[in-house]
Amino acid sequence: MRKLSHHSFQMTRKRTSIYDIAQRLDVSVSTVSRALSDHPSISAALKERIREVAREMHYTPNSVAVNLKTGRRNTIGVVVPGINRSFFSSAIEGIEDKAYKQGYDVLIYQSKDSAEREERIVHSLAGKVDGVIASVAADATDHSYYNHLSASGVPVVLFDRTAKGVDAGTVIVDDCQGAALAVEHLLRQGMKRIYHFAGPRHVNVWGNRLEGYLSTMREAGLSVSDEYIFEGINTSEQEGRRFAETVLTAHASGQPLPEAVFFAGDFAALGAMLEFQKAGIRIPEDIAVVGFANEPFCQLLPTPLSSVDQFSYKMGYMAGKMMFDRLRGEPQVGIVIAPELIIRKSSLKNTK
Amino acid sequence: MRKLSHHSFQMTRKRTSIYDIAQRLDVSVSTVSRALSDHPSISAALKERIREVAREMHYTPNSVAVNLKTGRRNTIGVVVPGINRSFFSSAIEGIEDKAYKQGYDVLIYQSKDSAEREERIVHSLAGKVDGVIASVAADATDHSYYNHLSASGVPVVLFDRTAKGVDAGTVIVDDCQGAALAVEHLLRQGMKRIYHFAGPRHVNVWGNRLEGYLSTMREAGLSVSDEYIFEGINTSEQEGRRFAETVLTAHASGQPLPEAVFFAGDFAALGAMLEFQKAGIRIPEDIAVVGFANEPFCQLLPTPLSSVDQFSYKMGYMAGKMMFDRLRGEPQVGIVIAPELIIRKSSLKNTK
DNA sequence: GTGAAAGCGCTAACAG
DNA sequence: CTGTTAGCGCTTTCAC
Repeated sequence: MRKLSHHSFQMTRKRTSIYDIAQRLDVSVSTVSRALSDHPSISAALKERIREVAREMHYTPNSVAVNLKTGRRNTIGVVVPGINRSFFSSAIEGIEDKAYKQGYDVLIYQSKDSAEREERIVHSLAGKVDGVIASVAADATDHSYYNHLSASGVPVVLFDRTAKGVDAGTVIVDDCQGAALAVEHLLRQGMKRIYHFAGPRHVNVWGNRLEGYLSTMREAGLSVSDEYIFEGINTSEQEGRRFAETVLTAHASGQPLPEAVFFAGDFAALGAMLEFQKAGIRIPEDIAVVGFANEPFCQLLPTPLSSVDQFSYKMGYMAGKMMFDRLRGEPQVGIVIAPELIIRKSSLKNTK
Repeated sequence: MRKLSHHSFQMTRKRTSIYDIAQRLDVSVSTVSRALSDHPSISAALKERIREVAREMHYTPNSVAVNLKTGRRNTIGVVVPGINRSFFSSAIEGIEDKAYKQGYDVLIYQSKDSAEREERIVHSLAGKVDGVIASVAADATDHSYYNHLSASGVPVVLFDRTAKGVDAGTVIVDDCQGAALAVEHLLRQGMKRIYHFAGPRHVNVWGNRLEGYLSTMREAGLSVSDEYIFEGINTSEQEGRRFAETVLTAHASGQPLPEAVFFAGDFAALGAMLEFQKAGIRIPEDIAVVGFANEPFCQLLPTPLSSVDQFSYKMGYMAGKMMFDRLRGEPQVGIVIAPELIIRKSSLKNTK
């Protein structure tokens, strides 16, 4: 019934090609091709005529054929753990903005933080993109499959989460300095018992934040005992809650509470704050808190969360820029963006 | 300097093709092609041998050639106003999940709410995707350029923001019912003077929410005077603030405050709440507030914001599903998802 | 200025 | 079971 009425749409007539146009105007395909790409050797009149007919026949170039012929894909692939995280979606926005300006398309993939899935994706990408921009999956240390790409001439740019032993350009924020900014800010207020919620340290970003935390504490002449550091399996809200529980349990058996906690991620900070507050602990009066990433929600919380801004959009945009540099054969090696500490109520102990 | 040391990488050796493999093993290309695609007519031993050599030579299929040959692109295009908005990034996540399962790639574009840019994108998409999933730009009413696609056999699925006169499947939430849920909830608490912050009514989602608001008020026997309705140019935080200012100004000149406001978007609700609170107005005691979309931040606010959940991930996933149905020639016409009102403190007037 | 023809890498008849 | 071959739609020498 319905099917019949839709018949005309089902019956996909073949798309018009330059052959159809050539035939209609009784010229050769090369002439059409040249006219359409504004080649100088075609008379203005003919060009106009051809363009007109092309429009009339609803011609759209078959870019796949163009790609096959020219070897260029005009496409870059983007691989991130997940699209639906403010940090990544904002970086992707930057990448797409840059790519659009250059007339490139953007293919998107989610690794879901699984190296296995990431490898499959990367492998499949080899044939269809000119370059790949990625932030690696957190569940593994070996990401050498990215080298298949660079080895076969597909440039790779890694942003934020990079990987050792991969031939790629990198765009990162100075995580170590970001951590230092956060810890110094806490130290400046006279706090000494500063804990750190870390992510898996084999991932550069979390390893470096830990590093920055440790060296800043060391420089301040403070010793960091084991219980100061908690390594979450990730930096989710849930892990933040688990951290808070650990701290509360220790406190119940006599250990003093931290004066402050520097979290390697905002979501972990959020989870912990909620858990602490549930236990009657006040932020920042009892425990000051600083997060990392400056997610949009930070400023909306009942106790606005201090955080280290990573300039995610800029990172994406720069990664795109670096990609096009590489495509042009000008390999920029690495860009490091300076982080910025945004101070809010959660870390200001001596203010009412 | 550096350039020289990178020389070996620059000098992209040609990728290996099935010809190379065929030559090496002294068989024909078709045999290789068949072996690689697991055709039944090749002996298991040969298949194994061919696969081995393929791996050894780092062969990756040139999908562009496959595409050109088969006419399938195995790619769907996605056009949204902006990636970096929780609603859209979450929907895209759903689309990508579905596409990945089907072995399809996803191309992403941002219209930035500009119909002009959207048209350019849609036009360029014709040659490179099997189907297009989109949420249309808000700045125009005519989106007929999408018909170029469906007319040339590229199915279109519109989600959330649809367009009249476009031959496409649609996945939407019942906005009218969502509005009704919100308003009924307010009415049930005895409020009568309920305002509505609307988006541009020419866009289906905002038009329908307005519709739902009006009919629910009407059914309750309440009249809606002009000042009850405010039509923002969009539903941003900034427009929300502008709304609040308008209300406050009117109040200063003697008009009573609304008892409640139903916002067609969470960001607008947020902006207004902040502005109201700045003016010393309490939420929900003085004015109850309900938003729309149930953005993640709603539950994190100092006064958690009641909102109508749109199930963005599910919308994306369903849109993907509908796309593959259409690609299979089974045109689902439309899916309507039932919204759900999430009640939080911002709309509970009679609770302390 | 314009046309003929050779592929880009792969698939799928059509022959053996 | 395996090989030969004709394109998919386009760009681009090389001729005229």
